[in-house]
Amino acid sequence: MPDQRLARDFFAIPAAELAPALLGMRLVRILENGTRLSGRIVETEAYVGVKDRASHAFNSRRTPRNEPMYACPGTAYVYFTYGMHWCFNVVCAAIDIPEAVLIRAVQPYEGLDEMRTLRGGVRDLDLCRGPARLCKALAIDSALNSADLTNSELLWIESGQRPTKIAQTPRIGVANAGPWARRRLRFFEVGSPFVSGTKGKPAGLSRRGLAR
DNA sequence: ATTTAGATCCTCT
DNA sequence: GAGGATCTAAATG
Repeated sequence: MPDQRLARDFFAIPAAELAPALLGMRLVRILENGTRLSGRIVETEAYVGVKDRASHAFNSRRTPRNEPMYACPGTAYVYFTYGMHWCFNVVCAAIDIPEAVLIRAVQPYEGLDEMRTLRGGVRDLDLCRGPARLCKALAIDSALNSADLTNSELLWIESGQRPTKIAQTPRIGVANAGPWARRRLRFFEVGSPFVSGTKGKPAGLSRRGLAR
């Protein structure tokens, strides 16, 4: 059954399993004016709970910001960083188990014109190539934090065609996470030019998993 | 081609 | 008061 919204049980698994499982799925966003935007997920990262030093929920730090991570699987966790960027996560595992998958890149599929407007004239390959870029291209911000992806009218995920090949590397931007910095919890579709760090060339298996 | 700096502000200590 | 799950433009080799 193609193009069907993913239900709660799809998300009720550990982040390390959901992250690769989300590759190929379609992220759908309906704007206030009714415009439908979507893209195929090509890059994800798993944040695997209270033991994960790179996670906002490390050491059971429960704060107003990361509260959505403790909500039920299928909840959106949208956070603000670096003074100007939003990033979008899919909460998973179970209620009160703070695991989540960061969506790092999608391949634009529907609503390209609107995305170009939202992103201000970058080349199409760069529209959604990176966690903050895709949030800007899909108009995802704090208004969608805590949204329930299983019944929201504005944001959800549909089934899609799975990648033929998936690669794993350490996560990006978490160098200070000690041993957790080295865990291979980043997943992407091999060969996709829409993966971050590729400069728009096909993502491969060379060192660090980035195309040279 | 690679490196650096600046933007810019919310969150937690 | 410090630093951040980033991105971009500008400077440098």
